[in-house]
Amino acid sequence: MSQHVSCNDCSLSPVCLPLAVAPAQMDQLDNIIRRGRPLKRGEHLYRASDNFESVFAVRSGAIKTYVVSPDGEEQVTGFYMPGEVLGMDGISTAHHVSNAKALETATVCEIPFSQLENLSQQIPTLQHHFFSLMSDEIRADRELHMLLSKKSADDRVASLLLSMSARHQRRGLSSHSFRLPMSRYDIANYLGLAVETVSRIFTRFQQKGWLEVSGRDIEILDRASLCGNAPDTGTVEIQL
Amino acid sequence: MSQHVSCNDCSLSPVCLPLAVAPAQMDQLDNIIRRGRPLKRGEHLYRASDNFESVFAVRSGAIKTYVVSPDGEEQVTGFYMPGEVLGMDGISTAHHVSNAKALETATVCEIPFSQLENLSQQIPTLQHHFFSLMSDEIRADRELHMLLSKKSADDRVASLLLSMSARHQRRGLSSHSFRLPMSRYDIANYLGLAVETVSRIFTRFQQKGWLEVSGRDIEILDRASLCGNAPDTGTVEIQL
DNA sequence: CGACGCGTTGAGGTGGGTCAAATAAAGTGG
DNA sequence: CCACTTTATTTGACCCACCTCAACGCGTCG
Repeated sequence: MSQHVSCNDCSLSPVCLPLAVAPAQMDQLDNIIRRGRPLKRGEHLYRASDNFESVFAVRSGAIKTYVVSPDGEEQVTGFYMPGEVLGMDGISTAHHVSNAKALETATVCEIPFSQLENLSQQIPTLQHHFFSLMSDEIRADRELHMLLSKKSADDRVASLLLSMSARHQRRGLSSHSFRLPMSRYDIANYLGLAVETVSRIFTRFQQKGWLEVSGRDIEILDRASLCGNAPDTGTVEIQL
Repeated sequence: MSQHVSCNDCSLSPVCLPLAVAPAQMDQLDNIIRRGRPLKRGEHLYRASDNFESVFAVRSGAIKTYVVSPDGEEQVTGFYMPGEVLGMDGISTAHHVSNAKALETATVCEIPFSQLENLSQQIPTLQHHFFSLMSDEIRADRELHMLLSKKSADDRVASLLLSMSARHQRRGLSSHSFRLPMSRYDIANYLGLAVETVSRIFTRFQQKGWLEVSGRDIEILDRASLCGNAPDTGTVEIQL
């Protein structure tokens, strides 16, 4: 079993880290990356208070991140799909500040951060790409800020669906038909809504003929109407 | 008029960029930093769609950042106080994605980003510090996410006050008595509330004896009760 | 089969929004 | 420094989007 797939052979390389590295230097990046065993659904990739040592790129499956407040309530802070990088919020604290849990069977590439920093000293484009990745995350959070503070429940759900659609498309998959990796509970929690509200909105969107919903399987029938709900035109890029 | 204050002489250096740079290399950092003329209240430091060339450290005064959605509504995304760095959300796009506007007369240090990247290649601690800064921003956004998605209006306002208090303290100023640089409108917008709600909460907190409020002047009388409202215990660090 | 997790649906309550209007504060031109 | 406009802030009355509570259907797994 070739758990050691090189970045060169990985179908995600155009949307993942390697896009910042010239072929000649690919081996250097490849050498510091660790490919671990697959995570089973529900397994943790890391937990808050674990030492921060690495960031992770999702290879397959899906991961959710969440924080738990002192009074024990959970806040889902993001969903990470193949080609996306997570764990960057722990850099400044030496320990992770959130938890990361597999939503379904998932494989990840582990990138030891101190080695990545070293490599970034040698490969300026890699340094720049990492700054960009973090910048993207900040920008996505700004979008989310507006979504949570100004938009209706309908807008929030529409926006999430369009985001998932865009991220599928980025990987070369269908943008109109896909399966959500997360539960209604996670969606609601992430968007600051009650589960019941999310469920009702799904049925309403379906009644309006905008979606075909069957459990977690989604088919987008009328993207324009969904966009009308979501603030962002066309290229919704909420990276969450 | 010595608009060119060196980082060495700046009272903010322990909380700003220089903390990551050894004295021997301070000059290199100092040389790439540009000190501009002061901004007047209401003036823009940059606007969305301006080319992204620099990040900025606030030297005095206060700056707010905001985005404007396609349908014209404004979302305040952050408040930046002396010693804090803003503009990092533009790195990946080559243009700024938000607007930055002075809330009161303010001076900033401009740090051309490409030169900062070059310097980071030579000074590993500087590279690390910048990663940390961005990581902090992401972490703060996570906190804000929970605030907006799970917490009551009271909690949100309390949390903002405690955050402002903590940031004053970090600069060696009073943590219990300070002046808010932003309007009620900005607070409400940032926290996803109506102005009226914010105003009512201020009066209510005052009635309970938790605060002394006079316009934008705040005195914190009962921190414990405020913390009880805000989820975060003690060291509230919401960096926003 | 029974139990548990997940999703949906209905009925009813409320935190915080909206609208309206008064008051205070800040700017502006003379 | 004053009258005058504009912009903040506060307060009150009313209402609605979304939450809560409760019940039910449906897989699936021991």
